[in-house]
Amino acid sequence: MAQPTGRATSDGPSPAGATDGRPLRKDAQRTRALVLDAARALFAERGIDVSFDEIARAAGVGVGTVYRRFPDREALVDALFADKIEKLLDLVGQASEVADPWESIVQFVERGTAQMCADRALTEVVMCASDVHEAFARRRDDVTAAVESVLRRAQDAGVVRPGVEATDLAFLAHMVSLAGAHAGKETAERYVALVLDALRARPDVGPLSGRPLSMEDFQEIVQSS
Amino acid sequence: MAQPTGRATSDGPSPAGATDGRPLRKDAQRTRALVLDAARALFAERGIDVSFDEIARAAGVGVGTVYRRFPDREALVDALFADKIEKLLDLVGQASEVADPWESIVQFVERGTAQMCADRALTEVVMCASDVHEAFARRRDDVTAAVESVLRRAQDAGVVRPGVEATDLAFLAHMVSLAGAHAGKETAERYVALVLDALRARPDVGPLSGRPLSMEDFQEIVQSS
Amino acid sequence: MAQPTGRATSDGPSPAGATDGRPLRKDAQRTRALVLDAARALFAERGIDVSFDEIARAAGVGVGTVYRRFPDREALVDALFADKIEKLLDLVGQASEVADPWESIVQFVERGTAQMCADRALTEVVMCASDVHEAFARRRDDVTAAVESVLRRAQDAGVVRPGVEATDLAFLAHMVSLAGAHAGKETAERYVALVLDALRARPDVGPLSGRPLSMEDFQEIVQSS
Amino acid sequence: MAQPTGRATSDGPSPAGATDGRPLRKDAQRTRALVLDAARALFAERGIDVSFDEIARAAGVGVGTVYRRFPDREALVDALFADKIEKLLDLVGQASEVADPWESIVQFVERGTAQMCADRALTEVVMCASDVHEAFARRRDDVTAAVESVLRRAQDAGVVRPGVEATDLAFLAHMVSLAGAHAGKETAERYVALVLDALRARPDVGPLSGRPLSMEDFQEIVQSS
DNA sequence: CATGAATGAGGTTTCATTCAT
DNA sequence: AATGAATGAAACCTCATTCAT
Repeated sequence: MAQPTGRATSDGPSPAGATDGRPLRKDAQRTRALVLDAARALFAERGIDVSFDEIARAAGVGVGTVYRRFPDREALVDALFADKIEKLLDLVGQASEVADPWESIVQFVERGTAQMCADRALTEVVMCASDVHEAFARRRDDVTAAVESVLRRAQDAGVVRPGVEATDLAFLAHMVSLAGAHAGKETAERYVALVLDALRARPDVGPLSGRPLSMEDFQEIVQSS
Repeated sequence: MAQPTGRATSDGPSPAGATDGRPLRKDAQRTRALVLDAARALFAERGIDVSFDEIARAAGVGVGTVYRRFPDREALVDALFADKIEKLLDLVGQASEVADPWESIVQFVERGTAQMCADRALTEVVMCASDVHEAFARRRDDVTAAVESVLRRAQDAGVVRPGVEATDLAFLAHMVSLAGAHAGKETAERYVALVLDALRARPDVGPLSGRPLSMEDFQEIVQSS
Repeated sequence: MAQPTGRATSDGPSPAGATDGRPLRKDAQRTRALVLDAARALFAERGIDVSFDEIARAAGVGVGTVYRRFPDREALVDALFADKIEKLLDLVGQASEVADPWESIVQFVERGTAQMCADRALTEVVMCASDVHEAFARRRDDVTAAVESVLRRAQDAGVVRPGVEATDLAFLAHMVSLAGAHAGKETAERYVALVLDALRARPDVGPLSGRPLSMEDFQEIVQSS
Repeated sequence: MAQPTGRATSDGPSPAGATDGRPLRKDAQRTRALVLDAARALFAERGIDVSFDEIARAAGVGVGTVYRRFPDREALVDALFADKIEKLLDLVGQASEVADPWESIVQFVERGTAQMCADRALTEVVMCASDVHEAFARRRDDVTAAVESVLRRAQDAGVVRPGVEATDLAFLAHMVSLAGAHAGKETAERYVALVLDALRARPDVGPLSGRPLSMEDFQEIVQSS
């Protein structure tokens, strides 16, 4: 990851979290970072239903300030998402640079789930951003595109079971993360192995049939956790 | 299932929902059914966090009435659960009577997920009843036992990938249900196929490794949806 | 006491608790007694704010039944009062039969407070009956009259501090009971002694001055506990 | 007393009711005063069991506001209590400065009861503050200490009946206040006279016997009104 | 801008009371 | 007569949200 953890916060795509063109004032940026960090910590610890008051308290600012930056919970989640999606992008980027097409899938699933397991809120947050900010939407589309390209490469190489789509990959990774977030790394690994086996092309199984998940359905599922 | 959906309510094990020996009065039974139906519908539609007020409104009764029958959310969920677990038991029972060991797994996964997909709350509810009522706990253990026996039989016959445990089956079924509940039957079928493939013994894959889910972890996962 | 404790209940003035002329049916009498006993016990144990539902449960009858007999809390308290006032009457009667006028005051205060200390609810209940039932009111007036006669006799004999009135006696007794109910018999005795000293005529103190309590004020005080 | 009743509110020890260092904002101070005044009035009129909703309504603010300032009833009572205990302290202080030991008792009883009679809630509140705030507890202990010293001085001078303890004084004053609160000043004076007579040492009466009230019992009694 | 005070709707729960069975 | 089911008002409390300071 390019972004060192420990910095106040990572301001991914739009460097200072501004909605319009101008970047935020320095102190405002700081405040924004404080709120994001507090929210991230609380979400990770207690799930997504933390009151704004509490976030404000944890961040050491007034509620009003939180509202000024994030008009509603969704906006806050979106902002957090900005973070996460950068990480994922990084990850997919790295995965796609792996020479071996199958290995590249393996890396994506392994690292993606590892990351999601580590932060319980991440599992709740990734892929859930509403499309309010085009910047975010674009980023998400980048991820999707990257996943799709990784997948296509693998399929062209004939190492992935035919019919597998990007949403399949995403959904299976999500489910593994769910298990891993509750039961720990070793269990995640159990299901990573299972999932990879299931995705791998085999001479004796035909293409995956049935209606694949739409991206929207997938987002719904993730949102409902 | 014997119980046609659409009837006012299904009175599974204790026909009139009475806690003590006596059955409820006729009118009380009707009210109870109204509440259960309303709760079922709302839970199915919006998850388990519906307010009692709203349930009462939907059922066309006063809040107090809901509280009279179901002192807390758990009691209500349990009551709904009574229904569901009977259905599941039925199902597992039928599955275990199938002669072919693999077919018996197939049936369990197919029918179990089909049922869960039909009702979004079912996915939230099955396996989550607190152990307050031993009756329920016993039933749940019955289901677990049945699943385990189906699984063991299949494993003895060598048709299931070695190392697979009951919680794996349960978790994968849950996962499929989640997808199916959001995206519909055909998507569920897609993942049923995938899951069955993943569970089936193959000459070229070794035993499933890594730490399996404990029953408790599984219940936690289901509870968090 | 004429009424042996342990009997279902004592039906003082109007032998069967009937509002109109006719006595209650046998079973109705039994029910009434059950309710009264339950109420008495619960009031004694937890104060006067017990729900009717709970009284009904303790009595082993339906709430409706309680309401049939006692339209509201006051009626119930009144009925209990019937009991108590009989006991008090007994007591004052016995006290007034004592030959020595001062001794007769002593007995009244000692026994009256002893009785009130024993039952925490009694302290809450005695003297609080609304005047709905003339029968009760009459009985209460009987007690008052008896107290007054005991007092007058003592005053005529010059053994009581001049100016002392019946409400003074009542109020001081109530006060002692309050202490005794919380701190036990021995503390009650401490204040009985103090009060008797304060009431006794002495050569060196003049008549009690200031406005005496009206009976109504006294009842208010007792009601507010 | 320095604090004229009738002012918006009296800010006893901590001038602006702030919990931490900083004083409350101006508008918040005003609101707090409104709530306190409303609470004081309602408590005085109807006892301590007034609903927060009603207090809010009377104060002309939202319920949430009341809760913001006073998280629970105790906090509210404590805040009122802060006021009262200061007044009492004042009073005891003044009483203890009186040269004549007996006169000093007289003053304490007379003024203490006078104050309590004026406000029905005061009778419920004084001495009942939980020990959550050491500040209050300390103040209460100050009062107790002062009473004890006044009493000891009187006893050393031989003007008080031997065996009388601080709790006796407190309890008797409380009872007088109860009477006075209901029946008015003149009746209070009647009982003040009686009580003082009872407490005064006399050649012809021995020491007060029996178990004295413990401070805890006394507090219980006061709490139960 | 930042603050945190104020608001009130909405959730939970209990109970007095009525009324169909 | 007895029952207990049903009701809804009312208390309690929390929070999302707005707005004066």
